[in-house]
Amino acid sequence: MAPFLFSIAKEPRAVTNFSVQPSIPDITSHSLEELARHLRLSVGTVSRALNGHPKVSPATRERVREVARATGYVPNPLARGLSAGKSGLVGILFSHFVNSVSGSFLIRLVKLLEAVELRPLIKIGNPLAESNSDIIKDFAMMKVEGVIVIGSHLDGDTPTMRPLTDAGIPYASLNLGGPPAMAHCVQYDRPAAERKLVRHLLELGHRRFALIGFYMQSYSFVSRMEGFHAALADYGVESEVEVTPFGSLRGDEESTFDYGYRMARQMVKEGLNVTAALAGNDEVALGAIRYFQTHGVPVPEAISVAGFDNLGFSAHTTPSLTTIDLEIDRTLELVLELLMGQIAAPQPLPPRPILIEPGVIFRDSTGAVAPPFRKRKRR
Amino acid sequence: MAPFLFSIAKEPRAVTNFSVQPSIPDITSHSLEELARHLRLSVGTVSRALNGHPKVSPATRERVREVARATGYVPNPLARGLSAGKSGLVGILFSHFVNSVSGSFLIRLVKLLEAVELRPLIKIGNPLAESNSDIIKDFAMMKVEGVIVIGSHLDGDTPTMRPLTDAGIPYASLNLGGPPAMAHCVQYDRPAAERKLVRHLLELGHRRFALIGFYMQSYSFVSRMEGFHAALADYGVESEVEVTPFGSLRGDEESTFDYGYRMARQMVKEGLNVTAALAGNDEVALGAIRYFQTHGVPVPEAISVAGFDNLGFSAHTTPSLTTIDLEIDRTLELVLELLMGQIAAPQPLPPRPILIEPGVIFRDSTGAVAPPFRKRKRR
DNA sequence: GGAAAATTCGCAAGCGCTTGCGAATTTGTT
DNA sequence: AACAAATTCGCAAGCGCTTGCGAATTTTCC
Repeated sequence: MAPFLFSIAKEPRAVTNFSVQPSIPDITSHSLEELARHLRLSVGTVSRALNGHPKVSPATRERVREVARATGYVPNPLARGLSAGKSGLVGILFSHFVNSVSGSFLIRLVKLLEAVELRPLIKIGNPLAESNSDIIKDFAMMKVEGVIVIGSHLDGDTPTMRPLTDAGIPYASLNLGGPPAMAHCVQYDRPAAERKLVRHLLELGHRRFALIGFYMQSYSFVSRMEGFHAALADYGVESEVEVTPFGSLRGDEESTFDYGYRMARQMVKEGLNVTAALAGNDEVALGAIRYFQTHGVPVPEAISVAGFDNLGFSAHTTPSLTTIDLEIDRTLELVLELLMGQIAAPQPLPPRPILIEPGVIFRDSTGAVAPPFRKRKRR
Repeated sequence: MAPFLFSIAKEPRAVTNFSVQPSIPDITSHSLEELARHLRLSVGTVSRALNGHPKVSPATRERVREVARATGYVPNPLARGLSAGKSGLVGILFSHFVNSVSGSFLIRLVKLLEAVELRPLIKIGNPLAESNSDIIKDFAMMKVEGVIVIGSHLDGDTPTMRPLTDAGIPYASLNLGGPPAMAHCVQYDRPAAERKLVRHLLELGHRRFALIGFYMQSYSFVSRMEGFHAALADYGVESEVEVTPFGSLRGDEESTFDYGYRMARQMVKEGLNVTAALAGNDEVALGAIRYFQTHGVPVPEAISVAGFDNLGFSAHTTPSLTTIDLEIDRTLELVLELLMGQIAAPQPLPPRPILIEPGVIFRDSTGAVAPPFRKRKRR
């Protein structure tokens, strides 16, 4: 892999035409009837064997499955769905703000589903909508075997999930934005995460905080404040600490890079005297850092900044970002597990919310308060 | 939205239980038969009206559709699929390396499909695999109405698409990594893009280039070299220019941030004397920039760096990244258009590849070569 | 060998929709 | 009013699979 001098390619760009392929995979699969004839069994028995009915002996069940596998038989999902109300499909209602993480959510989820031989039927919902009942309805019609909701509904996923329970459709949700719900969901213990983060900052000597990029009515804000408060109590420093929120009172502001940038500008303009800024997510944090850096407020020397999300990117920024890690992979696995449990269960399970305590990743965007304590900001 | 002093929330974290919902959306939709009864028409006629058969008068066709819309009738996709071999599904074979962009590809595509009332059936393929015939087979079994391939197969998407044409399944592909193919696909004119970029750098005075993070056998490398060469010819500077590739001879190295970082380190270690580095993609470029910045090689003062992709992020890094914009949205629309055209066509259309010439976005990571021409790098 | 238990068979109905056909009905034309 | 053309109707078959039932067959056990 040593570098080598390169002679510039001169050949004209080739247009590859279809080459003749030796083996064309046969795309049409045979039917149950054929399989049965081949096995010298009746269609009914074969069907029952495939579906693991108790009335068929273990011996033939295995034999049937064996041959099915060997001949590459796969039941027609549509027919199966029509007839038995099973489709091998699981609906994924993705109702989260689109950012750099959200896409990988989907990809990972699709991969996980592949492993359990389920097909994803993806719909993009609206996080701001009351409920996404149209989508749920479509799922029901497609006879999905379950539904996964990746949701950041401000009021929780309850309205979305209610129709699911009513229809007896197994579901599991990843509650990304709303308050904890008594549902089959996985959610983050935001207060706990915040508490860890703030304890760290307190130890570094910070006493004056800004909160940026929050929708103030949202659970995500309230919950993090709760954690904040807990940390202050841990150290008994409530009276020394000042906290100023630079947030929004409207729910429709996206938590973007630009938003963080603007909030930081506002902070600087107002000459806000803080040593640490806690952002609603990584994008906001990075936007703020960008503004600070380009306007004479070095991070973390003059101000420490922390995010929330741990985007793939945040480890590689300058400075790298202290943030809270959502551990997407593990979380999604839990969600799927929750769903599979319900699908397998003979009767509806009682809701069992799972709380995940996210870890805090300390990186370079947070540091100790400098000895002269408050470095005067230029401008 | 002015900041305000905040009193820390003390209420305990509330667990919202399912509140009683006033309106439970009815999930079970009525059948064709009901619709027919309601319309005082026969099932056959209604079905034909809905599907736009010629034998039904325009008047009743409209009436039927009107009532169907009003009552919220949606035909059962499974039954329809079983009976007519149509499922309203389109298979999406996503066979691209996963990075920060790839996810948004999916989300955008799903949204586009929603607009034309098609459901996506997503499968993640392997860009390194010969063909993804298993997946294609599954698509065929699900009676998809078409397939969209988002592919970065090094050898083009041909092997994947061949079975599709054989099976008469409409498809359209976004060829992200392979050589141009005579297929229904959209692809980028990489040489043209590279040419624009390099012309720009030549004008800025650059004469010594490094290429980082390429798989040297790949079309993406070869094609970009072609554009490189064209730019040199444009200015007649072939003889003055030196170009050193820092790439890989293995196809399985991912084009990641870390990879760019390592390549940059290698460049510096070897004391490579260049003023501009062209990266295989944005992540690699940003990784390289990070290394340079943290090791005494200011960007763009000592070295200009350009990417390829235009991640959402690249506008917001420090420095912001000069890169080539893939215009995902427009491109995906074209792909879908291509597919819809085929679905609508009574008989197979001849392949019509569409070439997109991506634009170059000049930002802060590239600049003029400094007057002392070569700034001595530390270390 | 014979009765009970366990399997398997055949058959039929059904999932909700499409499609083709001849017959019945409506509409338009002269 | 008579006839042709255009619609619509009813009916039936079928898409590939599931499911329930009584009957036929095989296995198991004493």
